[in-house]
Amino acid sequence: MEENKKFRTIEDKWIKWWEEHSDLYKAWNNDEDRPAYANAPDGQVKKYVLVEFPYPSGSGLHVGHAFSFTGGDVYARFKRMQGYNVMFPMGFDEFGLPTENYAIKVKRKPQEVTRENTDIFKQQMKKLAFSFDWSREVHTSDPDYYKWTQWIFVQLFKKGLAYKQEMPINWCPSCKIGLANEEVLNGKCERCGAEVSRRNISQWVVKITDYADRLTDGLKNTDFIEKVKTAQINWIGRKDGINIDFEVVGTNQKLTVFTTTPVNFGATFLVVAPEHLFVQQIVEGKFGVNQEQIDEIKKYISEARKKGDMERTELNKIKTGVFSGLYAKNHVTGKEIPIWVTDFVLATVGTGAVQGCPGHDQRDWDFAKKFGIPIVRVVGSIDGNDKDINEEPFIVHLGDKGKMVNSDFLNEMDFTEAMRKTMDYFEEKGWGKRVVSYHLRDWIFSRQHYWGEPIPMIYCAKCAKDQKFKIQNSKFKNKEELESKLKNMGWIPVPEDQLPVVLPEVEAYEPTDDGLSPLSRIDSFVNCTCPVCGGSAKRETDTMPNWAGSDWYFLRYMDPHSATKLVDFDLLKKWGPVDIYIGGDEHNTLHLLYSRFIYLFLYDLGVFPKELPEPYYKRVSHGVILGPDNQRMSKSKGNVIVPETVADMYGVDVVRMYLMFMGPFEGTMAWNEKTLMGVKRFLDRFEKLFKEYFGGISQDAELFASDRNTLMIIINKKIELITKDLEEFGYNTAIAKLMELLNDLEKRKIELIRDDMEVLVKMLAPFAPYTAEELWYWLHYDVNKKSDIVIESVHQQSWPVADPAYLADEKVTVAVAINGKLRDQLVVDRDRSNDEKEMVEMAKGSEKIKTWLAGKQVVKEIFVPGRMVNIVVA
RNA sequence: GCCGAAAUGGCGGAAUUGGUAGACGCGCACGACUCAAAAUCGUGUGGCAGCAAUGUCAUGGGGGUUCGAUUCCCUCUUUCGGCACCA
Repeated sequence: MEENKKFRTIEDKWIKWWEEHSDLYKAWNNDEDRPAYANAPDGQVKKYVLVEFPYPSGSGLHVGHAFSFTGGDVYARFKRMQGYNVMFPMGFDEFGLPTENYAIKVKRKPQEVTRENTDIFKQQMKKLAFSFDWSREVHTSDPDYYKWTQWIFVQLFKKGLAYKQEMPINWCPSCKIGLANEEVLNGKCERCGAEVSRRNISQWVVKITDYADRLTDGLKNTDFIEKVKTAQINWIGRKDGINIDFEVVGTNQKLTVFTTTPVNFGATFLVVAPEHLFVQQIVEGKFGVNQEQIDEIKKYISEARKKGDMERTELNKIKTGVFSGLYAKNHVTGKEIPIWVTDFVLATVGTGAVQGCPGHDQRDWDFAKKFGIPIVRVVGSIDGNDKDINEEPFIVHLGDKGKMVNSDFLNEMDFTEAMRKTMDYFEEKGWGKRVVSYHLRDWIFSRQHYWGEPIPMIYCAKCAKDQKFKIQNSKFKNKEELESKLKNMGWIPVPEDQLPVVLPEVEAYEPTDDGLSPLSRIDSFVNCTCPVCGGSAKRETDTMPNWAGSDWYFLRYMDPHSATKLVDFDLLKKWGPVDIYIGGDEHNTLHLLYSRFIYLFLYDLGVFPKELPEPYYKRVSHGVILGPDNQRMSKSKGNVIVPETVADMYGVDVVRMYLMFMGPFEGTMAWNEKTLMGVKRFLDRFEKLFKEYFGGISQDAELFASDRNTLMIIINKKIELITKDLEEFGYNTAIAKLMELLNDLEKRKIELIRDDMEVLVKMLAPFAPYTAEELWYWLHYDVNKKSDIVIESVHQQSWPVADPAYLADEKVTVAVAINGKLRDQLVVDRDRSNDEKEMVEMAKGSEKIKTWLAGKQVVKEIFVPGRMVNIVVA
C-alpha cells in the first residue's frame, strides 16, 4: 500500500490541508450545498455543459467515464474562469437491462444495488475532482423523476402518438425480452448475442415517424458535426417515391408497390413479401389459384418463417421464391407479368411489394436470372456503349446520368428527368400516387421487464364497450384515424394527478419466458379502478425502454426539484439549449434522435419557449480508450484500467491530465503507462519551478526590466493559443503548449515575477485542479497570518487574457525558397518583412541564394508578406 | 454494397482560408550525478550520403492543379466506425 503511494505528495498534503481549513472544500464535497463556484452570479452569460450520464454498473467508474467527464470538467472549469455562468450537472441513468441483469446475477433487488452503485460512482467522481453541481443530481428510477417520464407518455397518448398494437417483435430467447429494431445487431441480441426470433405481442408503439421530417429539418438549427447530422439523416432515411396500383389479372384485386425509380417499361414481374396480406388471401383461395400452387406457396412461407433474421441476411445473395399463380398488368407495356412471392422483399418496407426491373437493379437481376424471367434494358449510358443486359445489369440510382431506351415516349430522355415524368404521368392516369417512405420505424415502447418505468395506462373492459359504441356512431376523417381509435379502445391514461405509478418493490422480478412482464404477477398492482367509470380495471404491466428516462434528463437538471412541472418555463429560457453535449459515438444516432423527438413533441405542446426549437446546440463526441494491448477493454481480456487505481498510484491530476494529453479528444487511443509518466514528470517540473521561485532565485523584476518584454511575448502568445485550443476541445495541444511554456520559462526562471507564476497556475487549473490549488496557495499564503485564513480558490480566479501588445514579434523569420524548396531564412524586423521590394532584394543578396541563382534565369518572384519569398528559376 | 472518418518518424500524435513537415510527449543514444542502480539533470535523435557545412529522399500508392500540396481534385489500396436484400 505504501509502495503505491510513493508518487503522491502534493495531493495528499493539499487534500488534508483543504479538508481542515477550507470552507470551499467542504462546500465542494457536500451534497447539501451548491459548490461555492459552480455558478457565477446571475447576469453572466450562461453555459450549459452536459456530459452523458452513466448507468451505475457494478464495476464502478471506468476509464471511458473518466475520460469524457474530465473533458467536460476541463471545459466547465475553463468557462467558469472566463466568467460564464456555467451549469455542469450529473445524474444517473438507473433503469434498464444492465442493472436488472446485474441485480439478477447477484440475487438482490435492483433498487438496492442501484443505490449502492450510485454511491460508489459519486464518491469516485468526487475523488477525480469533477466539479459537478450536485444540487442538481437526478436519478431516473426516483419516482419524483419518473413521474415526469410517465407524464410525457400520457401526453403522447393524448395526442394520438402512442397506440397499442399486436405486432411481430424481435424476441430474445435468452434475455426473454422484446427488442427494438435498434437493439438487434445482425439478427442477434445486442446485449447477449443470442439469435433473435419473432413473436407477436400486443405493445405500445410511439409514432416517431410523424416527426421524421421535423427531425431532419431541425438539424439546421444545430451545430452538430457533419458526421452526426448524416448519421441521423441516414437513419431517418426519407425516400420520395410513388405507390403504383397494379391490376391483378382475373380478379378485382389491386396490388400496390412502392418505388423511387419507376422504370416501368422495364418491369417484367412483381414480388411480394411472404407476410403480405395478399399472399395470405391467395393461400385462403380467394383468387382461385390452383391447390397445387397454393401448397407450394404455403411450403415457402413456412420455410421463410423458420429462417431467423440472421439466416435471412446472411444468405442475402441467394434468391429464393415461388410463383403465386397470378399475373398483373403492366400499365405501360400492356403485358401480363408474373407475381412472385419472395423473402428478399421486406414486409415492413414500403408496401411490402415491389416491381421487378431486372435490367437496372442487382437483386431483381439475380432473381430474374434464377427464375428465367425476361430482362429488358430501359436505361442506357450516355455514350450508348453498353454491354448485353443479360450479361450484367445496368444499375442506376436517381441522380445518375443515363438515357432512356425501349420506353416509348420517354426515349432519349435523361434518366432522372424521365423518372419525374413517369410519376407525373402515373398520377395523371390515376395509376399511382406519390408518397414518402422512411427507413425510420415507429418506436416500440413496451418492455416486458420489471426494472423500468411502469407505463401509466389502465385497461377498462366496460369503457371499451362504451367506446366501441361511440366509435361506430362517429365519423372519421380517414381510415387511419378510425383504426387508431379502435386500437386504443378501452385504454385510459392514469390521470396526471395520480402520477407517478410507482414501481412496486417485490422479491421476484426475473423475466419469464411466457413473454409477460413480471409485474403482471402482482395482483395488487394489476387490479385497480377505472378513472373514467369507477369500475374494476387492469393496469398495463409493461415498462418503458431504457431510453425513456434518458431522453429528457437534461431538461430536469434545469429544475430538478419541481413537484408541479417537468421544467419551469423561465428556467428553460434561462439555461436552454444545452450549449455543449459531450457523449459517445454510439449515441449519436438513437439517443440523440429519440431525445430530439421527445423535445420536439413537447415543444409542439407549448411546454417550451418558442425560441428554443432544438434541445442541443452542439454535440462533441468523445473518443475511445483502448487497453495497453490496443484492444477494447474487457474483463475477459484482462486489459481493464481502473482510473481510481491509477489515481491512487500517481495522483488524480496525473490521470486527468494524461487522459487529456494522450490524443485528440475525439480519437481512439491506447493506454500507455510510459506516456502517463511523461505527464507526471511535467507536473513535477511544474511544482519544482515554483519551489525554485520561492527558494531564493532573484525575484527583483527591476533587474531584468530589459528582458521583460521578451518574456511577456512568450507568455502572452501561449495564453492566446491555449485559450483557443480549450475553446475547441484541443486538449492535447493545449497541454503541449503548456509544456512548451514551462520549458521556455525554465530557461528564464530568474526573470519570473509573481504575475507570471499566477498566469501559469491559472492555465494549469482546469486540468490539474489539486496541484493548481496547492501552488496558488503557495503564492498567496501569508506566513504571518498562519493557516486560519481562507484563500480564494484558484478556480475562482479569472482566466488570463492575452495582451495584444505582445502578440506580434518584433523580429520575424522570412523563408526564402527556390522553386518552392526552402534554401535560406532571413531574420528581419517585423515592419520590414512586409516590404516586398526589400525582402526580394535581401533574399537575392544572400550568399546561399546567390549560389542557387548562379547561371539561372529568374522567371518569377512570389512574395508572401511576413512569411516567405519564393524565387522561380529556369 | 452504401454512408462516414482516417492513413504523417521506432511509438502516441502536431501543422490545413495551400506557404519553413515532424510541435509536445514517449522511446532510444551519449554525457553528468552515483560504488552501482533508480530517480533527476544536460545533449542529440525521420531515412540516406558526409567529420562538417550541406545535399538528397520523405506525410499509404499513382496521377493532376499550382511558383509552392500533409492540406485542393481524380483514382487505387488499406484500416476503423455505422448501416445493410430499404425497392
